[in-house]
Formats: sequence, C-alpha cells, structure tokens
Amino acid sequence: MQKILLVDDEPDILEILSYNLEKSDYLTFTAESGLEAIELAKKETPDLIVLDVMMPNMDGIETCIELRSLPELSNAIIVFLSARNEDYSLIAGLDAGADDYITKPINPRVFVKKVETLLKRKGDRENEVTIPTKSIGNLIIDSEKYLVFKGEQKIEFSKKKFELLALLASKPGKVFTRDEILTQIWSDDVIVNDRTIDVHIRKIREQLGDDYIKTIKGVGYKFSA
Amino acid sequence: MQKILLVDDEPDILEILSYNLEKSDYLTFTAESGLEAIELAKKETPDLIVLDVMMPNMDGIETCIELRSLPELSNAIIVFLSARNEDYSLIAGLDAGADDYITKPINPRVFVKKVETLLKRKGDRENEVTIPTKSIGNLIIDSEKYLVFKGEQKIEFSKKKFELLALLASKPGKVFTRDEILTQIWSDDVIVNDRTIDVHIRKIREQLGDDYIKTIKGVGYKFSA
DNA sequence: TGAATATTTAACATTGCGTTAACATGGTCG
DNA sequence: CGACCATGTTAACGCAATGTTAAATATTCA
Repeated sequence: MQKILLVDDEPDILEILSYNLEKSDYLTFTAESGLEAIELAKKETPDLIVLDVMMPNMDGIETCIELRSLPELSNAIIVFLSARNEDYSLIAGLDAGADDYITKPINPRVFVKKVETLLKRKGDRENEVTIPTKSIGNLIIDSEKYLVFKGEQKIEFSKKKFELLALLASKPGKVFTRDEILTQIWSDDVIVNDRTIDVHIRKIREQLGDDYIKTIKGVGYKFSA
Repeated sequence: MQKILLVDDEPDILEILSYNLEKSDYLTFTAESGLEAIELAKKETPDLIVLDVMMPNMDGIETCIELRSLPELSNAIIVFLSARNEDYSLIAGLDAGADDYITKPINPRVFVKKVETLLKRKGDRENEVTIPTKSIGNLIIDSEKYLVFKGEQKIEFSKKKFELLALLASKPGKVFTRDEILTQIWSDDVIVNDRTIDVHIRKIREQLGDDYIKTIKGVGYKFSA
C-alpha cells in the first residue's frame, strides 16, 4: 500500500484530498506546516508528497528543499499545489526538486488520476534497468521515450516489441537464446507459446527492415548493424 | 571525484546545473562557448560533458565532433541539451558521437539522476570483461556472438560446427576422440552416423582453412595453431 | 462500459542445418 | 602389391526450427 503525505495550511483541502485518496486505497498522512511535514516524512517515508506552495512560516519551496536533502526521501515524488498563474513559484518549485505541480482549484478526480500516474511512473522507473539512449549504426534507441529513430524516421514500438529490440541491441552481436529472451522480457515462470518470440521478431523486422535482427538457427537471435 | 564540464551560452543554466551537481559531490567546470569548452576539456579531461545544442558561433554539434576527435576524451560521456521536439538536432547530436540527450526544460533532480546513471554505466563499461572470447593464434573465438575472426575476417558458423570448433579449440593440442566429441556435442544417447563428424570437420576446414584442425588417424582430431 | 490496441495462440508454410548414404582416397599391414 | 580400414568428399534428403498469417485473447484508455 502506497503512502502519500499531504501538506497544506488549510485543513479543508487536506480533508478533501485525503478522503479521495483513501477511497482509492492510498494511505495518507496530513501536515499543516512545513516543519510538521518534515517530521512526518522522516517517520513514514511516503512514496509521494503533495506540498502547497503558499504556506505561512516555512513555505512549500523551502520545505521541498529540506525534504530533498533527506536521503531516505530521494526516491519520493514531490508535487506542488499552486494557484494558477503563479509562474514564478512553479519554476522555483521545480528547481527545488519537485517532480510535478497541480494547479488550484483542484478537481479531486483529476487529482487522484494524476497521483496514480505519478506513482505508476515511479514504479516503472525503479524497475527499469535499461540504458536510456543508445545509438547503433543508423539507429537511435531511446528507452525512456520508447522510441527508435532510423535515420530521420521516427518509429514507435509497442512495449514488448520495444523491450525485445532494446534487449538485443543492448549487446550488439551477442546471440540471445530464446531462454535468455524469455527470462529477461517475460518473467521467469510465465510460459508462452514457442512462436510468440518469432511473431514479435517478425513485427520488429516489419517495422525496421530485415537487416537488423539476424537468426542463428538452433541458437537464437542477435542484433547487428 | 568525478569531473563534469557544462557548456551553455546562458550563465543562468550553467549556474543551476553546476549548483545541483556540486551538491551531489561532482566537480564541475563551466564554459560559455564551444571554443572555451574545448580548451577546458583538454586541460581537465572531464568524465562527462553536457553540451547545449544551440549556441552562437560554434554550436554543440560542431563542438561535440571536435571533442570526440581528442584522444584523451575518448572515454568521456557527452550529453546534449536540446529543446524538446528538436528532433533533428537530437539525431545529429547522437550521430556526432554523443551518448545521450536531455530535453529542456530541465528538472534539476532528474538531471542529477541521469548524470549519476550515465557515470555509473561508464564505470560498469570500463570494468566489463568479455570472458567468453578466446584468442588462439590468429583466431578469435567468440562464444557469445557465435563468431570466429580469422585476423580481420569474420567467419560465421552454424551451431554444430561452431560447437565442434569451440570444443577442439578449448584445449589446443589435445586430441579429442570421436567418442569424446559425440558425448560432448551430441547428447549421450543419440546415435549418429560415423561420417557425421567427418562432414562437420570438413566444412569447418572449408571455412577456416586446412591448417587448424589436424586428424590423428585412429584416435581423433585436435586443434593446433 | 466498449472500442482500440497489444499480445499471445494456433495452424500451416518454409527453410536450412544436420545427417546420411554412396563413393573416393590414402595409408598400412600381411 | 593389393586388401582392408580409417577418413575424406559430395550431394541429396528429411526434419526440426523458424517464418508467416490470421484469429483469439488480454490489456488499455476514454
């Protein structure tokens, strides 16, 4: 269960946000000041922190800087709440280490959706072991954006296809056996049909051309530029 | 302590990046032009160079090409800064020898994280030892890539042939009897024709030349350089 | 929820590797 | 010297591995 810390000097807002998040099965904590927020954050190490920019005494930006300096929170996501058009606070906020911002007035459903997206992205990022961007021959493989450029041409791959391509391209020339591919891209225990890999290879070749992935019969596949 | 060179024509950006990196214990240098960057790079041999694409006079891409031509910087990582959606400059940048790119606007925390990842990867790469490669005489046998190089010439073998060659080459000089070969490359129980091994040997000799595998009549085969 | 998209399965086609068979060569005995 | 046995050589064949396609199923997103 994921923990979310909400920080705002107005109890009403805390309540609305808290209510909506709990309804979606998040565990929430609330703080009405920066100092209180830091205490709670240390104690609970939330996955996500929502910070109002405008608060008396210690404002959101200062709080954010403090929070970011705590090593146990280096993986937490920090989101600012700010009134629309407070451009400056927005920029300052991102500089202070925030990951995103939400403008008031808050639509609770949009808010929950955004939280979900951010936490999902966080999960993805933590599991990711791929190399961000790799250039091989005339291909550029961007694992962050899930994009491949072939020369000037931008080619979009779906997840599995992209993962497969990125795996093969991670060691150009190396022959990956079907077993290796299965354990790396599918989880160890899932059993998929023999032809599944072939079909994905086929579709990658369809999009990319036949010259990049080579079959080594009886062994597996390899990438070559 | 790792050195990072930051190159941008806007002092503000240099300052933000520098500040955030120093906070994370990197040693930074800054340059406001391509020429200045090259001077500094020569002097300091940074581990990583961050280059803005758009700069007056010498732009990031030109600078990158220059930097890459310096032998002392062959191990440096070069990262581009570009405005989002400047697809072309991205491609040109990676073609010019850059390793990755970061789009503006920059989120300092994401930026520092990315720098960490890139430098970590660099460390990994430098420590990497590619074991499964064996070099004998003028042959290089790469079991990961299923390839044999004879001098500069790349020779591809099919599975059985490769396995056979790799087996013989695993102990140069040792004579492998037919029985040994059979149990190692074929499974214990399969019964294959007497000529099968010979035929494979023949085909290997055809591809490699006759000087590597020697027949010991009445005994078996051995590899010799 | 349903439409759109992605992934997997299933059924069938194709291919190329490994094997075999048939024959050639060559070296070693009596 | 010539019979014999081990190995060399060649080409053709069969089958397992892979390719291909379409349809079924799962997933995503509005």
